[in-house]
Amino acid sequence: MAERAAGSGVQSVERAFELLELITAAGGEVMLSELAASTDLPLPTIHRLLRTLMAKGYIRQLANRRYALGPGLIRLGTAASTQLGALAGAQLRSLVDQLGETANMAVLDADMALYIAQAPSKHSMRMFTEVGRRAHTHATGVGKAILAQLGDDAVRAIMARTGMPRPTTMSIGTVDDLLADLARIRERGYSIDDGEQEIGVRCFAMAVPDAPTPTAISVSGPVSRVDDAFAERAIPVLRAAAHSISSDLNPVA
Amino acid sequence: MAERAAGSGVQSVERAFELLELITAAGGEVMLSELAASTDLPLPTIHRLLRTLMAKGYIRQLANRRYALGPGLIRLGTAASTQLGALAGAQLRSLVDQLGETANMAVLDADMALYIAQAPSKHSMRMFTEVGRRAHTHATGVGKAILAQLGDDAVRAIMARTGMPRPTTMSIGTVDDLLADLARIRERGYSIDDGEQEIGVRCFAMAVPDAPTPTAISVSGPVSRVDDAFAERAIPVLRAAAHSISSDLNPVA
DNA sequence: AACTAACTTCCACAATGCGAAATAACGTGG
DNA sequence: CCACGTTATTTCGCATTGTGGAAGTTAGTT
Repeated sequence: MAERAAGSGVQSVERAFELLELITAAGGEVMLSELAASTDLPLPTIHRLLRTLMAKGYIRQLANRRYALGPGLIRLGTAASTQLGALAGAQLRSLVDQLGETANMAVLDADMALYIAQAPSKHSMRMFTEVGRRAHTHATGVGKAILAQLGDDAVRAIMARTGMPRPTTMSIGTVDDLLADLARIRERGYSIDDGEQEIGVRCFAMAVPDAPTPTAISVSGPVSRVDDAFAERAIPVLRAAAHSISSDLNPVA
Repeated sequence: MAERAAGSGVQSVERAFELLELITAAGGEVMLSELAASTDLPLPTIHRLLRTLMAKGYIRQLANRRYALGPGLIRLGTAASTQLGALAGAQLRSLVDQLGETANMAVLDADMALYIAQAPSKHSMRMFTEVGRRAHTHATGVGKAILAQLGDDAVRAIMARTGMPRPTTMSIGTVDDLLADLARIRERGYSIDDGEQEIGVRCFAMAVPDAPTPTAISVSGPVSRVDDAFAERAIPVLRAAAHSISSDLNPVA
């Protein structure tokens, strides 16, 4: 095999995670020989790695001999999600302090926007999105900010897989309309959800630059408060928060 | 080192996951030397494994040189959660078909009950718990069924970490009351949430035997429908579903 | 029952991962 | 600002671990 550079990784660990990613990409369930075809690794090598993952519950073998992701990954995943949420918590609370409306952070996960952190506003009537909830990307501010970081082909593929349900009459319903909106978002530097997820609620969202996974933050509230004047105040503050989170995610200068 | 048995795992992969679990257990953030103390592995070995995990985003290094879980684990975790949810889906739908009330499945995750699957009933008024939502274990049927699988010391430790908020006046508020209820649950073989999470809602839940992580399923609805007669019908059906899911999770005879 | 496909185990071999030693970087107190 | 202790990172010789071809086993299909 190619000589491995000093300072590079541990091959077996890389291979193990490659298998986990392949199983995830395949919908969570595969045959060993499918993994062999995807990786060019020999069957005994794959088997040994899977056996290691099975022993600790990261992989399960189904009755039909196929391999599936195991529950051991759930706690790692939610711990990671909590960690990232905690990292952003201070920035989101600062957004709420400055703008007075609820702030959220979401990541792209399995083609959906996964909310991983929230700082609620003090208003009695406020947006409440549960951490852990997943929403369609095309119908949310954070979702569109996330999609705007991807290429059109990737966006088309995601829409093909998830469909484009319309929570409200304001929701975008076609891929072409979505791509046009994403172009505007890229030009403007932020996304707007104008009653697309919920009538009467407006949301401004922005991508977190250089996040290890597509990530966005947002502020949202009723249109009576989240108006154009609010937008003028919010955009610079949102941008600063996004960059601050980006710096926290990427501490190397 | 001890000679490794034939058919055992890949040491490097085991070590890598051990480190991930230790970081998770430590709250998601550690120093390299803390990992060394916990594992007795030499620093260069730990460093090489962490470097491998960092390269693919499963680990991040913070500005303070500590190591944290990375976003790469989130998609593995949610994919695993979805997989398990899909596995139970058929059984939960069968429960709904037979009993007419909403069925849920949850796993213990970071001291909370994480809902990973649901089959809603056809009633207009029905329980709706979002998949991905986490609830306190002491105040839900699935949570108490999960806790009943643990020892009293483990339960005390969890309650110490999470606290015991009382969503309703019916909620259990002390560890002693909880332990007493858990003893009854173990004896009876199922748990009951009688308005503890939400007034007017009753829930029957049962542990899934031999699940790789503490897991429980439940049926729930308004007390007007979920009465004692319902319980008599529900308990055997719930038990059968729990065992069926257990068999699906553990295909080896 | 026979055949085929897929999975699992064995084992000789050498490449990878190991870990002691050395070096580098960071934080703190004077 | 500097010295020092602590923590992290890199190097490299070595041998243990992981590799993968061959063979054996199991499950599904005809």
